[in-house]
Amino acid sequence: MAATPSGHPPASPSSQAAAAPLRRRGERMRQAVLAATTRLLSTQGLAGTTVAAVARAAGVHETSVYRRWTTRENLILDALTTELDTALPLPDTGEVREDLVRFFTALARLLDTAQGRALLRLSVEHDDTLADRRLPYWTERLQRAAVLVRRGVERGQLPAGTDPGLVVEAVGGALFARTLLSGAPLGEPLVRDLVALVLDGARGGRSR
Amino acid sequence: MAATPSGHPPASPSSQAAAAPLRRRGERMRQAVLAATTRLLSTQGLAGTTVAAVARAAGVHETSVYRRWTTRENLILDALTTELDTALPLPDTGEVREDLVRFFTALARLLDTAQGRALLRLSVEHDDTLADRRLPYWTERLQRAAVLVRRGVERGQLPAGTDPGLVVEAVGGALFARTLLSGAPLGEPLVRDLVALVLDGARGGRSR
DNA sequence: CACCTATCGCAAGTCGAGTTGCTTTATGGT
DNA sequence: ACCATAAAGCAACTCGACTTGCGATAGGTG
Repeated sequence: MAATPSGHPPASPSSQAAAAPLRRRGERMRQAVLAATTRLLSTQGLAGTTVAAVARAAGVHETSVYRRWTTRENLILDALTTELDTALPLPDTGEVREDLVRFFTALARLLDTAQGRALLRLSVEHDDTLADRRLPYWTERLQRAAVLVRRGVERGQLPAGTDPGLVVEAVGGALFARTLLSGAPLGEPLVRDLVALVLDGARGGRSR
Repeated sequence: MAATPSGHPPASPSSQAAAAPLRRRGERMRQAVLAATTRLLSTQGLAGTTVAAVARAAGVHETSVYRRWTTRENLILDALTTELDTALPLPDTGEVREDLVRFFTALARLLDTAQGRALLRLSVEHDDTLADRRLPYWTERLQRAAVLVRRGVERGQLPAGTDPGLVVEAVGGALFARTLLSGAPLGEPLVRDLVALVLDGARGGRSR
C-alpha cells in the first residue's frame, strides 16, 4: 500500500491548455489507445507492441484495455483494420486485366508495409480451439475483388465458365505466400506476370 | 506406450526396483522428446503442445528441452520436419498437368492434417527482429516442384518462356492462403481447377 | 577402475498475456 | 445540484515461454 504513493494527483497544479488527460473515458480513451497502438506498431514493431506498453503510452490502465478488447490480438487488429480500411479500392477501367493488375498492385503495396504485414500475420493466428471468430479481412477483400472478374465475364472478355474466386485466390495467394513464407519482394512485374499467367495460362500465353 | 526403458542394460540390481529416475541422455532423450512432441501434436493440437507437457510426457525436465531446442517453436518444427520429410514426392508421369495435379494433391492432403497445418502456421512466425531465419520448408518444397514445370517445358508441353516458379507459386499460394486465412476445405477438384487455370488461363484453354 | 566433463535435474525467477474482485470516479439524467 | 451507475483504476493472481546458477551423474577416456 505505502509502496505506491501514486494515490491521487495533487489537483493537477499545472492546468494545461487541453484538459488534463487523466482518466480518459469512453470514446476518448478508445482513440488514445488505438492511436498509441498504431504508433507503437510502426516504431516498435509487432513484437514490441505489448499491451502494457500500449496502456502506458495511452495513459490508461492495462485492465481497461483488456476489458474493451479482450485480447492483444483484437486490439492490434482493431487498430490496423480501422487504419487500413480504405487501402484497397476496386478499379473499373473496362479491362479485366488492367483492373486486376491495379487491384493486386495496391494489395502488393499494402503487403509491403509493416502494418500490412502485421495484419496479415495476425490474421493467420486463429485459435484452433476456439470457434472461428477471426475477422475475415483479407478473405473479404479478395472476394470483393472477384467482382472485377465477374465484370470481365459480363463484358465478354472472359468465358462464361470462369470461376472468379479461383482467379482471385491464385493471384492473391501467391502474394500472401510470398509475404508470409519467403518474404521475397513483391515487385510490380510480379503482379503483372501473375495476372497474365492466370488470364492467359502458361500455354497459350503471349506473355505480357 | 510411452515407457521406454528398453535396450539399455539396466543392471542396478541393488534393492531398488526399476522405479529409478530414468535419466535419459543424448540421443535417447532426443528421441523421447521428439516422439512425445509429435504425439501431443496430434492429440492435443498445436495450442495444447506446451513445453511443460512435452517434458512431462517424455519423462524429461523442461530445462533440458530448452537447452537443446532453445524455443518451443524450434522443438515443434524439428519434430514436424523430421516426420513430414518424405510426404511430398515428385511424380514423373510424362504429363505436366498430371504431375502438377499429383504433387499439389499431395500438398493439399498434407495441409489437411493437423501436423501439416501446424507446420505451416509455425513457418509463418519468423521473428522480424532476429536475423534467425525460419527454415524454408515450404518454399523449398515449392521450388523443388518447379522442376515438374521445367520438365514440361523440355517436353514441349509448355512454351519456352514459362516461369516455373510463378506457376508453382500461384497454385501453392492459393492452397496456403486457404489453409491459413479462410480455412476452407482443399478438395481434389480445387487442385485440378487451379492447375487448369494456371496452365490454360481463364481465357483460352478448353482442355482437361 | 578412477577420473573428467558434457549433460541433465532442479529450484527460483523474469516477462508478457489474460483474469478477477473490489474500489473509485466521471458522467448523464432527473 | 445530486445521485445512480457504467466505466476505469488497481492489486493480486494464473499460466506458459524462457533463463540462470548450481548440484548431481552418466559416459567415455586414460
